[in-house]
Amino acid sequence: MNIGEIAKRAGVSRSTVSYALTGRRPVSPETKQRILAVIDELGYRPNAAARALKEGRTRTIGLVIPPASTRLTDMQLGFVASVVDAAARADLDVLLSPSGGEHDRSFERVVTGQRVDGVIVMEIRLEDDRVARLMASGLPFVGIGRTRDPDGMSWVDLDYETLIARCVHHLADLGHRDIALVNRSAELVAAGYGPGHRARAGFDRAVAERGLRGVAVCCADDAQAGQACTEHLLAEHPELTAIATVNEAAAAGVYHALARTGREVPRDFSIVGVAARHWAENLHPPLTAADVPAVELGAHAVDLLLGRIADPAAPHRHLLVAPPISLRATTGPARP
Amino acid sequence: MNIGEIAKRAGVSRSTVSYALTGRRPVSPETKQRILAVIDELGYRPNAAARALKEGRTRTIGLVIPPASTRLTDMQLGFVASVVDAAARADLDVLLSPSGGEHDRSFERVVTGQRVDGVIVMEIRLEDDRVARLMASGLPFVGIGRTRDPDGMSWVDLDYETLIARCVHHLADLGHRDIALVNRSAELVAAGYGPGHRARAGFDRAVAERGLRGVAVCCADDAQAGQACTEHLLAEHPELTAIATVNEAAAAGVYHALARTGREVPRDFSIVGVAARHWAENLHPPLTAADVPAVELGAHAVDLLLGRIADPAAPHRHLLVAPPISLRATTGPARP
DNA sequence: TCCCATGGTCGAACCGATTCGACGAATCGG
DNA sequence: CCGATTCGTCGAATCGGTTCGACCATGGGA
Repeated sequence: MNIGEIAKRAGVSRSTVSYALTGRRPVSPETKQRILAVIDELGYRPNAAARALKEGRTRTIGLVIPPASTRLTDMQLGFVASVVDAAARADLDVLLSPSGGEHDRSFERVVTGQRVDGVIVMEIRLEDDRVARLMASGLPFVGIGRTRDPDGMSWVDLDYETLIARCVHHLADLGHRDIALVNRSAELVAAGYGPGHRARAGFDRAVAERGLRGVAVCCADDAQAGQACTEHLLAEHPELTAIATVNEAAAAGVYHALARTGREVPRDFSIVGVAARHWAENLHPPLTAADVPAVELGAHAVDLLLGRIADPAAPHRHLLVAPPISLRATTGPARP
Repeated sequence: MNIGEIAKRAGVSRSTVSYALTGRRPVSPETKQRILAVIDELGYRPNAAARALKEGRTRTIGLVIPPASTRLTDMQLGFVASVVDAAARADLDVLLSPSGGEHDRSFERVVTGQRVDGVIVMEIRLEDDRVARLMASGLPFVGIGRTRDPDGMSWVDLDYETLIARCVHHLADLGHRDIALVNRSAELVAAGYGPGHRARAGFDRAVAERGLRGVAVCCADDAQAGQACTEHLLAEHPELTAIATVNEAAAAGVYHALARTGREVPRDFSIVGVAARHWAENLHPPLTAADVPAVELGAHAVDLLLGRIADPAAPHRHLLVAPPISLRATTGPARP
């Protein structure tokens, strides 16, 4: 079931079959009709490898995700889903590549084996050697997230610094004076994970601007850690009346810690964060949070990538978004 | 940077370079040394498309997932992660293909374009036309889940019928006489989603065996629906003292409904389910549940697929697992 | 009426790897 | 010391597409 077989049965040459399919040269209606009939009958599909070999492009993009062993957050899952969706709309396939740790072979295969036309990289660090590898290789790529100095690359990102500052201002406007930041895990921050650092910077800046007292802690990405971390935090700093967080996975634990220490939300204590909308709405009570527009970001990343594939010499572009805070049920005025 | 360039610089023929890399014919140590040095210097990697074309295999497997728009459950995410992980260990890449709805082009490309050596299909229905397509195409595939009559295919699956029956027996042993099943969404069940039907069958059977009074309801896959559904259920059937569930995404909502109606878990009410361990442990209190061994199932699915790729004529194999219930904090004796 | 552009088709080259057959040189057994 | 292996290497064919140049009819414009 290759193009030669089709050509033989339709009584034409292989090139004519190719032209009938791609339309790159005129083919008479009768001939085309006959060819299509044969193709339909035999269920023929052009061999992807042969086409990729000749055309020099694979119609496939790579998606570099954190190692599969580390559980994806709801937000990350949203990115994956939206990238896959956007790629499917552009008739592109998506090749998944876990990176980091033991999976570097997979990353290398994707980058250097000409398996993909371009790559989208998730979870970028301030200093990221995958980005360095990609820049050196010349393969078009787009980051979801950005390095410390991202001028030489195309990227989309959440503006965590602005978002967390906005959260702090929101709390300050409500009269809170003693607030905490529950950040991502200490390991991530130590490894130079951008959102962790930028959230911290935004927090420090806004706290200083408003003359508040702020305390920042790191917390692993699960509910149990969130609970332990918050209980510890409240014991050390009983004066706290509000928490801002970028750690959606820990949020449920924060709730439990507040409940266990007799604080009612939002009457006695306020929480505001950055999270996937779906996640924020499923908490109880629903979390007041800046909703991560994962669909928009993922689709935009695919757009940028298509642009770079079409013209690798074009100037780099980027998208930095700071979605507004959706008021739900977890922030209220500070009690006197 | 192709094999000809390497050959030229190393002063040998292209075939010798190939033999040096694949080891399929002897090459003298000096020659090999020289070739590897050139390859290292130029950072050469064989072109994946050319190799796939000649060898007739792509070293890539397809993973057919539910359409990206429908949010993946924690359990499904676990399957994806473990398949990607197991594939990476076997030096295979994973091509993601959303199926269903508007994404059928993607599925067709993967199945008929010789883009992959085999396919793993998730979320199989009792009658599933994707399975029918795959069987007709002759492409090796393995299901995570199974059709009504799965004899002609290889698959791995959770034994929902046994699991839910076991949950019911567990509750009956604790003295509960009036129990409910919170199933997956009505749409899924109506569409012939296997786990929904099998959970229902196991529930009905066990309820009959133990002479209990059972009521089964469907519930959409999120916390809000879980809460609404449970509140409705408790209003209609105030005599209930326990719930068994296969709907992990709704579990948090079930908790809230119980709390809002003044029932304390596990003192007044018991819950037992089937869920990802991570999910069960992150609920508050931790859910007593059969822990889905997603890693084992995903890895086994990859193993089965590799077997089918190696020998498509071999008899079909399958794996049906019923993990034990992990006692956590949500079941207790029925109050008199 | 002649020329040239166009439509429609074919044959052959090409993409970058693998692999088969062949061949000279070295090695081994008898 | 000679024939048969084995080693090491090369050239050419091949996988299944796309694409370029060439060719023969037509048909329209000058």
